[in-house]
Amino acid sequence: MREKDTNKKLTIKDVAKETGYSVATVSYVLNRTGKFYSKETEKKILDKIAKLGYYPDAIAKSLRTKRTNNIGFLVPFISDFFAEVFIGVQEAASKQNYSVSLYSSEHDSIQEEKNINSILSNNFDGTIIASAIFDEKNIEKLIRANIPLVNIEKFYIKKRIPSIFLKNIEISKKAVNHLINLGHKKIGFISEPISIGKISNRFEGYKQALKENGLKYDNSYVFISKFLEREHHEKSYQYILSNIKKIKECSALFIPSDVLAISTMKAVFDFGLKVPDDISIIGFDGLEISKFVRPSLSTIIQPRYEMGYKAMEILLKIIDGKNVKNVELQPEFVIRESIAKIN
Amino acid sequence: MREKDTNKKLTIKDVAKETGYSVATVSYVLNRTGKFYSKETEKKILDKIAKLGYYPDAIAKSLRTKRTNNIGFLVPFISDFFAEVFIGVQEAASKQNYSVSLYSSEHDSIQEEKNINSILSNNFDGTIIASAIFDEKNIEKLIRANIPLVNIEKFYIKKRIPSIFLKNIEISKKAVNHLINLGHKKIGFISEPISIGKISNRFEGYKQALKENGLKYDNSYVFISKFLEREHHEKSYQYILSNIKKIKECSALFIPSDVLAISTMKAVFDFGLKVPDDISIIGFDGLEISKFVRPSLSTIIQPRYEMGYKAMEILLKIIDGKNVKNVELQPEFVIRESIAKIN
DNA sequence: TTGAAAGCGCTAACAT
DNA sequence: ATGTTAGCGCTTTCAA
Repeated sequence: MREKDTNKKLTIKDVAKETGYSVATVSYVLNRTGKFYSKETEKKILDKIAKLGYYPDAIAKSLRTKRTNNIGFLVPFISDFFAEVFIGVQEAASKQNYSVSLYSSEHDSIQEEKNINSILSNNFDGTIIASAIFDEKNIEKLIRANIPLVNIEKFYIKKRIPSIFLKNIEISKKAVNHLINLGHKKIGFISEPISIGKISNRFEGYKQALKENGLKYDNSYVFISKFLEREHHEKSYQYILSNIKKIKECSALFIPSDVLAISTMKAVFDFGLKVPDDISIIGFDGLEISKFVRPSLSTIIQPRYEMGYKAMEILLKIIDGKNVKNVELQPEFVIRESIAKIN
Repeated sequence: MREKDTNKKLTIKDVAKETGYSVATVSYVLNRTGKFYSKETEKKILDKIAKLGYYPDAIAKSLRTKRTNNIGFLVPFISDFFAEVFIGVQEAASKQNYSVSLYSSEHDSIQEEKNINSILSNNFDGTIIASAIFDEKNIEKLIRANIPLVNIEKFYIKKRIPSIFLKNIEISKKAVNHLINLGHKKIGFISEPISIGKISNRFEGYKQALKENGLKYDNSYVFISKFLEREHHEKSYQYILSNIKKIKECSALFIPSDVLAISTMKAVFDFGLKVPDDISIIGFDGLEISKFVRPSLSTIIQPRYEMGYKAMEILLKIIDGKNVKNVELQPEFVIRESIAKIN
């Protein structure tokens, strides 16, 4: 055994030569087929592999098998939210010996296209798409390539892609109802443009709650802006401050994003209002931080880990050629310090 | 032109057949060598490729060229902090047509090993390691495989891996000096165990500041615990509360992590202390959120994006066989509402 | 139980 | 300017 031979990568051929067996046999034991070799052979080969520090070349293997055991996870940007979804994806994947590569488009269509091309070229066995803003063309590409796909919280009406949904309407209604029960009548809605992602359903829940309680929908309490688009604290803060005169007419705010809700709390406070005494606020997402701001933020907890885990499970089924159904997950409304009875 | 032929993936052979050229010529124009073909040929082939929707198989290409144009980015867990580092990495990579795959070990040594094996097997052209807690064995594996490596804020004394450093000692000293100048004498230090990552230098800066100002180092003001390990709000919060009696003897706290500092602010507040009136707090990292908690958190801003960007630049140089030096980046101390003169 | 060899899709050396 | 072909490291069929 030489100590130094570091420069050249070992191949299955080297292992064959060293053990005296053929590459075929080495391949068999490598893949633990359990067939075509004796216990003794197995041990000899495995020992040698360990001694040599050989590991198979996944690239060559993929070229041959047409499977990469790699899946892509596509997000519009990286955030605490997607981070936890990713963890769920990764753990489910890991159990079945898949790796997952994270691709973030950073809200940039060029980056997005690069990512899609990379996924395609690298023959991922499947891809999970998390509420990304897609150029429809990119989705088309993926579909045309016939690569197994799962969506998280994204709705393609025309194409049938299996999806993870949340009961957005229902839970939003519940939250707004709670506000109404506390006596609030002027309830604002603040959000990024509703065309993006799943916001439209949350908006729908908001409107339904008003309606069912006989409150009239007032457009001047709805604040929707492109400035609020990317979970960006500073921009959101500025937007809130510059619209504060209208916003402060509301006694409560339903804001379908924790990041945005936290920025709003700060802006409102800096303007001189107290939460919840002067204005109640409900967020959405259930990020860790929502519990540790002051006052702690009432919010709707999305089962982020589970969303990722389930998505991966479904994807694996599709890869195995099984039938799958959409999965609907239940979010949870938690009441904390940021809301109070109207005074 | 048939419309439906979606089921089978096209190869360079198909393009050759369709255009009447050889696979070699197609390959040449595909790789834009600029040589071995006429403008006319180029156009014909490119047009056909677009029409067919052909894209090359990166796997096959890699097997041949021994380059994947893929790099791995290894983190101990996903957080806001690493997210922004990742963005820097990705943007630098993207410019040179590299993709980056994110691997998170989630503080789990089995997951970590899986990740390393995946990186090795997939022949990444290089890997960036962000202050991960590594089983030394895993690092060894990477080094033995001779894969280009760059560290971010991690120190391997024995192995020479090019690194991105921050002036941790200096900036920590500056922050603590500021506290001392405000009249604070009992300054606490709260942190995860210092063996992890770069914390030891921050601790060093803390101690130096005390020493240089003639304050004696008091072990009972130092709170180091495994409970504070994973940027975990809830656990940190609980730890702070259960040590509050000792902690509240301090008039100021230097906490080398924003997440931990924010949890501390909340715990301290819930106990009935006011920040900064009763106790001043300085964090570390400069996360977006630090500006939007109440009171806004004084902190040390790490140039996260730049750290990632630079790391990737260095990695690219190594891949190209160039010489590289370590890069030292300058963090910034920002004073916000969470600190005040002692009263 | 083992081995020989074809072939996955591509690049690049070599021939024309 | 274009074409032929070996071979990257592996799996798997077929033969022994």
